[in-house]
Amino acid sequence: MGRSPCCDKIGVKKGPWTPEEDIILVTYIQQHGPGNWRAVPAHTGLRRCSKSCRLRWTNYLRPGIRRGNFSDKEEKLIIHLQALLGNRWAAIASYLPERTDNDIKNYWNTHLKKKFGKVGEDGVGAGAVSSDSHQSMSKGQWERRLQTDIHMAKQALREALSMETPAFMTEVGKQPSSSHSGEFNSVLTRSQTMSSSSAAAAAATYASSAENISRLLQGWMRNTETPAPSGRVSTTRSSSESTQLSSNNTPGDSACSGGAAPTTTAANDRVAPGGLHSVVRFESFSSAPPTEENSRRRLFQEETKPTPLSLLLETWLLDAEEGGPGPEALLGMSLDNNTVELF
DNA sequence: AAAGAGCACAACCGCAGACCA
DNA sequence: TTGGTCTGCGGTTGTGCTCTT
Repeated sequence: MGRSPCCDKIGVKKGPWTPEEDIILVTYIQQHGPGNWRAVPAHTGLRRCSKSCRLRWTNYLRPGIRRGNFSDKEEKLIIHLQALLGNRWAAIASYLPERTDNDIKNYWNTHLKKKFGKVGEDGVGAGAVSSDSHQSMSKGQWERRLQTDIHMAKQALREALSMETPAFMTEVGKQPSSSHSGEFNSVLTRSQTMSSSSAAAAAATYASSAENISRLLQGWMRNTETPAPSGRVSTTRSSSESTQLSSNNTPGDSACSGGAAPTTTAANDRVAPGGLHSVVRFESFSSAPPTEENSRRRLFQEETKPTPLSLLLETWLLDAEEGGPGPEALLGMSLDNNTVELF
């Protein structure tokens, strides 16, 4: 069937997002929740494609995102998951709750592909093979293939985790209810339910993300209050500014996991204007009126949708972290009961 | 100091599948 | 069942920044 373009190309702006656009988008999503992206440009007046809005939100503005500085554990996990799953970045991203698929993809392409790219190119990526070819196999064949895949998954993940369990895994593992519900939900859940140090860490992750937007907005507000002589706040924000905003949380963010903005230290001391403050209070999602229930549900649903296989693996991971039945239990699972519905 | 090369990453493009009337 | 719409995903591109010569 023919596809209509997601938006008419006329009058649609491209290129880097300006702080003004970010504010508009964040404000709209804060009020209506993500989803129904088609309506976003129409309702906000943004001259952006709906896809662009969604991408901007999911890859940059969404709370709980950590950017830059992949840790060794994350890198190792990515390498193994890529070998296992192929270039299924969304699936890989589901195991790195604070990372976006785009981020992981970029990291792979720029950092890891040279070192490990041959693995994927040789078609060793088991997941890619299994998912594409199972239809042509008999049930018995692809079940055996699945068994092999699961075995590979076990090995890969065990190897990846043999170094040290990533903090987020441990945290998630302590929160069974949040293990499948995506980062936003898990962040909210954690910030609401966790206690003591782990709660503080989780809250820091969440808060730092909100702070990113807050600082971004604050910086913009300040600049609009006192326009720079160069007229920097224009629809064609300089790329360097864009980069600065985009990378505020990148360098050395190991302590801020989501990134403080070293260049906006002064802004940190500012008290955001009331309305602006509310913009970045994403907790308000949880107290939104019932009419927004669907939007919020969609938000949580779309954040992370692990495949059934990933659910199995995740279950195994979490069980292993808690001293559970161990990886062998995964193989012991009934294919009929659990894995036939994988695809 | 300047120019070119390479790198990093945000954003765009197009396809595929889910959903709905 | 069919066709239109929306969303997710992976590949690719564009551009600014950093490094090297």
